[in-house]
Amino acid sequence: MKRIIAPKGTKDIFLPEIEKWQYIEEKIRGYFPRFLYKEIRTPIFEYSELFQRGIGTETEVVQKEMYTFKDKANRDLTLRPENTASVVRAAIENDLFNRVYPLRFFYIGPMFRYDKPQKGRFRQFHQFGVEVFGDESAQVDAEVIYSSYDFLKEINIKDIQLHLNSVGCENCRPKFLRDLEAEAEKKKNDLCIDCQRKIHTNPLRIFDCKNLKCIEISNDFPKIIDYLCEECGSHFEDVKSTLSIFKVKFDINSRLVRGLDYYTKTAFEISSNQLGAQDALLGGGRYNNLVKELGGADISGMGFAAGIERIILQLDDAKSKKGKMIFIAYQSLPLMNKAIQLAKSLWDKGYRAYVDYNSKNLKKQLKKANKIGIDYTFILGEDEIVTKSISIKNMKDYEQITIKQEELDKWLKNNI
RNA sequence: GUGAGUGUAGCUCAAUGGUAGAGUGUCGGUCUGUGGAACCGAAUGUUGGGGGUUCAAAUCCCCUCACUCACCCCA
Repeated sequence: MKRIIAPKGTKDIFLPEIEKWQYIEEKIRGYFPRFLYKEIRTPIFEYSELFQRGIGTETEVVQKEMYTFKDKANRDLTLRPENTASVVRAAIENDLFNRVYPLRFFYIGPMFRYDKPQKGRFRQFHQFGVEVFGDESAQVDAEVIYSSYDFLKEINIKDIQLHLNSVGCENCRPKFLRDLEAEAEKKKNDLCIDCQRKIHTNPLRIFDCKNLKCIEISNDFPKIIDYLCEECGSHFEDVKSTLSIFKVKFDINSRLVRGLDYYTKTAFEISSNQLGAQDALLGGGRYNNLVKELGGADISGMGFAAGIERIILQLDDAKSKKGKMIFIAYQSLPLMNKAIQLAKSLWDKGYRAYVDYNSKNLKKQLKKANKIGIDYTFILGEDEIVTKSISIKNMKDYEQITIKQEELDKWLKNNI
């Protein structure tokens, strides 16, 4: 019979790695509420139109990478490729803009993109991120950037760089785009085929190209920084100066362009040089028109999304601070029932205990306990039953003591 | 979507075109009230799948599938 395996680009997460997942999820839930973010959970699929309108029909994500399907009532649905559009939709639909203050949300969950898998890239992957609505200040941009940067340091991620840029707004970007397009058109024949195509569809993304020739040519192209209108320019200056208050180091990268269409003004990315080709740990920026675009009021947005798989690639082994484990061993089969009773009483009190029902002798059980990594083994033998006691063996240092059964609670309290 | 590399035991990997192996893990024993060692023994494979060349294919050729990395794109 043919073996069924997990679909391409998906994976099962279990033993040692799952501890890192639990660790990072705990940290996220512990960290972001500091800034008064509240968790939000949105559906894993949405109407396809949400992403088409939200992310932009010209984007690579929408054109090539979405898991789109029809349900039985012929609804056009898509597995979410990112979470910002959903959060905005949820906020509009539930009128959260008038009900929740401050308008700050964080999320954790799976996203789906039909990409070819490679290091740090999966078809089902996980992101966490934050969204702030209705705050147009440059200071909040800096705070969001700071929190993302500081969070990575909090969980001990090393060798990270913060790249910063401004992509302008509807007032200054068009002029820039026109000049850029004109300039690119002049050099058209020297650009790669992909970039030639982008000239008229999305010229900003020429800056994304990794082709050395294209990089060289586009270095002489107009830079958005030089085109920023007064408002965008001073906003950008304020972001930078506030970042210095937060003592965050950054570099200005005029080539930085976010892949989704909704970004305005501030754009940023944190990358790591310990990763492979997919080196962006997180990215985000300001999106002042998305809420309106999706049918809401004229409310601004600012946020970021981080790739959990990529962070985990860089995470040191999480030290699990779980409770200690107890193995209950019986000397001979007739005593197994006593072991079960003892185990039940431990479980009832919330301790982690294990009985092996399949071992005939004590030796086997100790061997198994050792393999599991047990901390203490309780031994029940004829002697212990007669004297109403329990022998407790410390599996780490070989020490063994015998205590009276009525002393057990006290021992547990002191040692587990 | 494009390209390159790799598929052999649960895991890590050997095997000039000539009997499919080792280490490790698993199970049992030496050892019936005491685990990390040692020694002895056992089980496990359609060599990813299909086709072809050959007296003979894990090995060469073709197709296909999967995984990995890179391009692309992005978190």
